[in-house]
Amino acid sequence: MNDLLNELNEAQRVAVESAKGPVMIIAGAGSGKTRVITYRTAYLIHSVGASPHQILALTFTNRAAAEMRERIETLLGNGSTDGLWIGTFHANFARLLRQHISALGFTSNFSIYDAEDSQRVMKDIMTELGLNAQTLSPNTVQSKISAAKNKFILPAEFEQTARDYVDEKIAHIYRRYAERLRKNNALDFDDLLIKPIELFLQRPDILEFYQSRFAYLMIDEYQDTNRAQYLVSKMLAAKHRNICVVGDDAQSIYSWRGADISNILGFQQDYPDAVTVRLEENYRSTKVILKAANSIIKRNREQLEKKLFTQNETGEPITLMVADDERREADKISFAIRNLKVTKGFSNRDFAIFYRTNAQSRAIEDALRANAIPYKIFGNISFYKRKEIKDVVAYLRFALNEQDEESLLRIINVPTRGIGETSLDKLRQLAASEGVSIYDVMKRAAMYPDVPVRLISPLGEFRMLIESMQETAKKYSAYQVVAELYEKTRLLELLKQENTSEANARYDNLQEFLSLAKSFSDQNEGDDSLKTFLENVSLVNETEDKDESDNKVSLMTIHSAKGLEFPVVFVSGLEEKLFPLNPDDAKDLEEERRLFYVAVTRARQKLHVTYAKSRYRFGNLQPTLKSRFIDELDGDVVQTESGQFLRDLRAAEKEKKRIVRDDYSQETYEDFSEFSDNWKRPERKSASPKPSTLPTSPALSIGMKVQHKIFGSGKVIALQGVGDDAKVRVFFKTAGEKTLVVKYANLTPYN
DNA sequence: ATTCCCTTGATTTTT
DNA sequence: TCAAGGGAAT
Repeated sequence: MNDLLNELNEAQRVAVESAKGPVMIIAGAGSGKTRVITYRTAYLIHSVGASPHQILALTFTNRAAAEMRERIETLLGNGSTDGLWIGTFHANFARLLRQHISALGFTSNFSIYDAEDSQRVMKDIMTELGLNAQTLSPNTVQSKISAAKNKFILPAEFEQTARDYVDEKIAHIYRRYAERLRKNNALDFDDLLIKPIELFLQRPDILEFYQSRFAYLMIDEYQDTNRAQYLVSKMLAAKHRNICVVGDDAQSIYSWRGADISNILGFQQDYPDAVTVRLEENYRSTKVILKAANSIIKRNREQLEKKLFTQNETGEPITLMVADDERREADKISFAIRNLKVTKGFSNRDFAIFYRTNAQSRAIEDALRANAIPYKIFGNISFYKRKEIKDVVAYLRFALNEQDEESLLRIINVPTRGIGETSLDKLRQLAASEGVSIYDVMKRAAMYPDVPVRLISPLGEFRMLIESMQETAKKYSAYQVVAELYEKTRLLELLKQENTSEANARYDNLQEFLSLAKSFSDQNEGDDSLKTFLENVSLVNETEDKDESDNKVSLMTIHSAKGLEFPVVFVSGLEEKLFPLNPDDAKDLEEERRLFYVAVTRARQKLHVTYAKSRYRFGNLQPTLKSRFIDELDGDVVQTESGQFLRDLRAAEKEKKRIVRDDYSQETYEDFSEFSDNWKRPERKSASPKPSTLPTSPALSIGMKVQHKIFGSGKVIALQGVGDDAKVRVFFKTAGEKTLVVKYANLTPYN
């Protein structure tokens, strides 16, 4: 162990050796955070004498958990992590709930609903309540309910605090939603975090058990925890107070998902005796890249003090690339990659291209393909979100959990069995009037005279299929169950018959799922049960194997880049309203800035920042504005393609402005003026080429009363943007606040 | 009951 | 631009 400690720097060593009491490790980008966590765990086991099963390590991603487990095993030997609870909040608490959830009126075979499943339930409830999806969008409902759950606000409290019409409706939906999930014996993603809290509140004995057991608590990415996660970790740590949180407030990028940065900012208040360790030496990047990173993050107000430094070499300047449009931008990136491969000997796997929104990947993909550069996309539309896969999963879920009506409804007519909307309504009504579940009615279909005769046989077959799968699940592996399902439903044959490209893709996906089940069953001989398999499917939907062996360029959103590093990085789309996506909101802006910080600090040796002067948006080519983030970069370390430093260009621009004053006729394409000028200029620019778009929208002003086709009457509370892009925020009496695109909203002013 | 076409409407990030 | 949902046709 002493040898291990010698591999650490001073701060890292302090972090590792602070085994007892509350500890906060502020780990700057590239400062060896993972190394510290793994060494600390090894230290706990090896030197402090903790048993692995006394340690609970919570991570944000499965990837991080897997990496840590692997590295601990490397340090301490195979099998050393047996009994160690290391994984995401969701995975660990799902495991805990499987043990104890009967205390909350669920059974241990509960289903886990993803966001899509839960939105289906909400939509269904809205229909039941006669709520128009037009006035109240299911998206809003879902995000509000989820936000409430993340803050551990239960339906009762939500109802009490509901102020306006919309919130009252949502409160109503929330209550029903909770009831429905209970009836279905299902938990959604947020429940995995808040049910443990409810459990602990109701059953102090169970809390006490885990408090005693988990003598050591470690939480990674603490800046991205939400209130529920905060509460549950506080509860668990209350007894031993050996809580170690690791994070970097500068890399907090999930506030939109309920992450609460004050968790990390307030750790000292929660634990006044906490030891704080700052890891500020960066081992990843060049001095140039760190200088750029520091110049970005210093613009943010709310942050813990820290300053990254490195002993690495100075490195290449950052290259700023400007293109006419997104296709040219993608071309330039491709060209740069080809060039670097030839001149500097990089290979494909050394490159990563980041973008703010998934939609941007398209142009880049096209260009890479055209240039014969192999690539892979991370965090793509998840395999498990595909319809055919969700159908199969619904079968498996239902076989395990007959209460799961959501899944039942999904598969009842897959493949088609002639049980359509009308038949289903019949069954539903019957179930309601008899006070039993739909599946109960289906099971005893023949006994109900109201069930149409032609349904009897398909219902019987369905039932036999489910029962047979249940039998198989009891005795054999998950793979066997999936295989049986395929065989009996003839899903694959049916798709093969269709023989369209779409059907073939589905066919492949189903095959892929089968092999997944196979490899799961082969690899988990100890527990290859359907139940465990399904849990994996629900919580570990990372199909992205970061397989080092395939030598490809990586494409991903910046969010999914967190925790990774690449020798050469391209950050694309540095344009106002794209990155930062919503520059008007100060709070969002700080988070976008942190996102940019994350992007920049992924690079080891060479960074490129790119933007396009125009980009297709909403179907038409629109001029763009260079992102303010470019102006915020330290001019000493950024070069244009022609090799000029930004610092010099900015000075020249300033000088020119002083002489020419208001004459913008000589304006060059490359605009390196300071942000304040840059920001004001668009209206001048866009006013002359496209005046026609403005008159089409009625002149709106704040305070004006307007009429909307669907939402009725409302009052304008804010305006933003110009031309086709102009948006208006309106408060409607019945629908609450809405942001509408003026061009499409068709608002009629009235008095 | 299913399929296909057309309209509509919405544009972020995802454990 | 493009995806999804609704409605009409078969």
